[in-house]
Amino acid sequence: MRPSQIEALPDWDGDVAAARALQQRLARQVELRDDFALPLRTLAGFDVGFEDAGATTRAAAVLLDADTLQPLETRIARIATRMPYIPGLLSFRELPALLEALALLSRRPDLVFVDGHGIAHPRRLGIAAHFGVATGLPSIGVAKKVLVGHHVEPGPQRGDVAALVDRGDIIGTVLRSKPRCRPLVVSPGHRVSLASAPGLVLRCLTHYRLPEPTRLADRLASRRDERR
DNA sequence: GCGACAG
DNA sequence: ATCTTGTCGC
Repeated sequence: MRPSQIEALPDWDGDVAAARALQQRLARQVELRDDFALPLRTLAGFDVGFEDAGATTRAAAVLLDADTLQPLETRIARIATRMPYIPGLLSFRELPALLEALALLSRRPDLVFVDGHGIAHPRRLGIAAHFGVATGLPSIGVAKKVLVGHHVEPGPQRGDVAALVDRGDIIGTVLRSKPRCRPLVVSPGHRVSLASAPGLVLRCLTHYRLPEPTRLADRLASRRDERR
């Protein structure tokens, strides 16, 4: 188990500039070369939802068999919300709960899919990248909307892609995961390359817009009947 | 100054 | 993200 960054997640004190500066430092620790177990045995999906009008943050973690894509384990963590949503600083708000959910899993997955961006972020440290650096785990970000960057419309077929570019950098891939559906924004988080990320997401797709890890976590994180 | 802005 | 039912389309 790789060491986690001791200063990767300080307490929120309202200092936006300080948080951005920390992101720039942490971004340097992101590894964009493929460095995960092959063959992949287990995958995990993570997502966050809110209860009590936002007072409680709920994180869902789902461990899946990498071959069958069947869920092996499901966990939910709840903590008091510590920070408001601020575009670009999402990870500081949601990561605490995600780390709790990860700790509830019986084993560390070979690869993690997080709902949100990896390096497709203003300072190249979206929640999937932050999660990866904080835990040392290989990760990929799967977002439903662009945060930063531009791209042309990908083709209509499942698997069609377009590069997401920001300030001259290719920071992710816009992927049509299902015909007639808005494409997903895929970007590496940590220990995964820009070129490999789309393929890894593709192999997790069945007949839904979202890849199984994220889809299952999404469902758990936002189900009303799961609230209490 | 005017938009854009993950979840 | 969340508040919320039905409804149009494949």
